[in-house]
Amino acid sequence: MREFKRRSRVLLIDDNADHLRGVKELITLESSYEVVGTTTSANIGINLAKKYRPDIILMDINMPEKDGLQAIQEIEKLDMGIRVIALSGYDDADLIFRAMKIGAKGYVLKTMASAQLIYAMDEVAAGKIYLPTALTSRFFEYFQNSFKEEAKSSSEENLLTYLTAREEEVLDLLTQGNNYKGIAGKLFISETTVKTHVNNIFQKLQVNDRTQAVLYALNNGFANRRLSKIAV
Amino acid sequence: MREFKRRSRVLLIDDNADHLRGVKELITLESSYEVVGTTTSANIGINLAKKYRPDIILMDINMPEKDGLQAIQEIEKLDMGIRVIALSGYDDADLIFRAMKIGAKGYVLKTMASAQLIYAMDEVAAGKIYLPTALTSRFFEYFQNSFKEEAKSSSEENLLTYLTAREEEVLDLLTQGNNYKGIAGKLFISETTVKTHVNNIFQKLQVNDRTQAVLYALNNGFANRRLSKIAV
DNA sequence: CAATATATCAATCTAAAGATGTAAGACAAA
DNA sequence: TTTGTCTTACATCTTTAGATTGATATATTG
Repeated sequence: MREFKRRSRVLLIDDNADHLRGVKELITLESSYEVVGTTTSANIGINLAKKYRPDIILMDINMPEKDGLQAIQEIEKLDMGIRVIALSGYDDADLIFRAMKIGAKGYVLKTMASAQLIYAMDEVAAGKIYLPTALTSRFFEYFQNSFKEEAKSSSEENLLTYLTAREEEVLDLLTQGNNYKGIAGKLFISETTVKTHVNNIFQKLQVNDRTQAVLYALNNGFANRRLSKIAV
Repeated sequence: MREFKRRSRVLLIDDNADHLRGVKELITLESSYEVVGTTTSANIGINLAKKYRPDIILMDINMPEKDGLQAIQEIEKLDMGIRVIALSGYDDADLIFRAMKIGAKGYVLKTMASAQLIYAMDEVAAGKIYLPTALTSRFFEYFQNSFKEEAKSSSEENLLTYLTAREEEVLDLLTQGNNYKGIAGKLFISETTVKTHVNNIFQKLQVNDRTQAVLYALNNGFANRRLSKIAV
């Protein structure tokens, strides 16, 4: 398979010159990859990416000077279809999560066997997203944890359930920034009726004003635009 | 390894009786697992889970009557440490995402080889979270997509950047549901000063009232409580 | 049928929010 | 030094929001 395809062009970014050399030699041995550039600086790497338009970038994300994650983000913003694989010394769940969140197509530990890196590159070159099994497990633990709080707060007595259908409509319009007049116009009812509904909503949600009502709605899984708490 | 451990107790929930039988036979052949119950009903399954406290539940999530995802959620809420593996006929990214989000420890396609299911059970029984590689790739595509919009909207001109430090403080307190008096008290400044800040914030964010300001802040990555757009 | 919940509307009043203009002191940059 | 920005503050005025009470019509349900 791989033999028939054009060789994938690879750019290496790693502040550790020794490791950089090692990876370069490793990849050069592979017939399906071609190293088009190497650099120990994230900033230079971004410029090389613009210049050479590689298919894949192997990016060390544990660089003391510039943050590798930030570099990935900048490369993703270029929107040039460059696929970045994060290289890291740590199997830290938070790091893995953040790397995948900003668009890394893979995450490989430096301590992993070189065959693992080549496999990841093969998968990513084929358009897939690849994470080693062990890291996937880590990722999901972190991922599920970030939803646990939310699950709890939504399993607590959710005051939103006490709202009538009409009140939900009104609240929905409130969460879009409408005032009384706007809501009345959209629901084809009088402004005073809207006031009645809004006051009933305040009572049921135990809040004092519309801002608090909107915040309650958004933080407790109100249907329209459900937002999940995932810190960056 | 596995031989020395106590057999893991498994509960099977699948509305398809034939498939249920097949999986049961398959698992019964494995020395490390013991089927403690089977049912074609999600509701009965939840009750069996409470009663028998299995280590693992294999849950079909493509049931017409009751939603398997909802059943998983209810089991997770029990917080009994029961590990649920989702069984599905579809490798739909949204389904996979939702299953993992609500706490499934694995997701296996019914069309996959039985060895794959056993492997998933081994991993999950060992405390890990397991997704077949192909499904992991699917999951991440969906996952990264859900953050793309956010990345764009935050790379677009973000009006929040025009706020001064003090204005950010005021906006922060606004996003917590404070009124003028509350903000003035917390910042040790007069209420009229708060009004000035708030009015300036409105001008800069191009909104008409505090609710719209709060919504703008929350939807554009305001630091305090960053919310990400991931629909359930 | 009677009781209850919901949706509609109005009047009235107070409090809060918002718009606008002005201005003084602090501080940093040109 | 001057210029500009930021923070503070006040006065004034208009509008909106919110609380309260009461009333009617319509389903729904026991």
